[in-house]
Amino acid sequence: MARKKVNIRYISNPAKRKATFKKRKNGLFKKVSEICTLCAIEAYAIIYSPDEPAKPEVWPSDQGVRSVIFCFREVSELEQSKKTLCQENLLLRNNLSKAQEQPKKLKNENRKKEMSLLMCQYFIVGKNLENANTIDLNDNTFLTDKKIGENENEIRDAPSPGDDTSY
Amino acid sequence: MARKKVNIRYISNPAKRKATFKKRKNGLFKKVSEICTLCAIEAYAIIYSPDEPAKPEVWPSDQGVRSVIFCFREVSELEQSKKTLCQENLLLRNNLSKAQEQPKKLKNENRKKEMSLLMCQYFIVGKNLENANTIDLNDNTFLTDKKIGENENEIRDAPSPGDDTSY
DNA sequence: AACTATTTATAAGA
DNA sequence: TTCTTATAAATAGTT
Repeated sequence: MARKKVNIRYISNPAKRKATFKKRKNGLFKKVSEICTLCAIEAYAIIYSPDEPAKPEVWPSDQGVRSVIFCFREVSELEQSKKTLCQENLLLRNNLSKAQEQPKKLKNENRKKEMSLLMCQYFIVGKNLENANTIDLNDNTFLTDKKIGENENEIRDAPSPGDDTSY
Repeated sequence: MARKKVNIRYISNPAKRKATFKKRKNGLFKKVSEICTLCAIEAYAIIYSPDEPAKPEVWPSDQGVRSVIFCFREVSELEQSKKTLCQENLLLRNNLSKAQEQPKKLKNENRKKEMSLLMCQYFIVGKNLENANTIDLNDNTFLTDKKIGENENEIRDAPSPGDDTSY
């Protein structure tokens, strides 16, 4: 903007371009600092030099502020990973609630079978034991495993008819 | 910078300050866009207006880039929420694998009880039915519910001894 | 918001 | 590269 009017378009001459970049970068940072002082506001400028595309030059330049300003990739990566995590989270919640539903059904099944088994055993003991001594009760208790003893608690805790603990 | 040289210090007159802010903000954004075009680089400017301290004005202003530039709080919030999500996901994974373990045990229990019940029933039918006609077989099937029919498949599918489907 | 006197930024040259 | 300087651009105060 001096000696000659320049059109605002890419400067193909590398030396010219570099010179212009340096001058205008300084001018820009000066303007940023001026508006900050004049108006008591916060303002930042980030410039990606053509030479160092990984390390943007920023204003203000102190270390504290440097970490404040993030380049596009960092932020968008962060956002992307957050999105992914959210979706994953949703999926995990779904799977968890499904997985938590299953045991309820299975426990209920278990309880029903337990009841049937108990009644079968009582029937065998009450009606059959006296007539046929060939039945090995120990074998029968082996079949039912120790689970019956354990599950009695579950059955009592379940909303079953009556609080009678003597059956 | 015209009509009178101004010292770069806070403008205490609110009207003057606001006017200067508006003019210089536009000038600054223009400069940013110019250096971008002239040197084919990326550059951003962020200005926190005194009126809207929560919403910084940025250049470039299109929506895509707007989200690119984050103030410190936004980035740290994003990072924080990412951390939280990671921990939450870890917890969900743990709970899920625990919840997925439970059904295996319950299914195994079911299978054992099923076997016991079947053997009990066969015993009753085989040894007892002919002597005592007082037993109501329908009652017994009521007790065992339809689950036996359903669970036969599970038992067959389980690694049980033999593929005999005729029991 | 528009004007314009003046300052400031800067393109080209040394 | 840095310095110089003619000129373009920005803008402070005014309308």
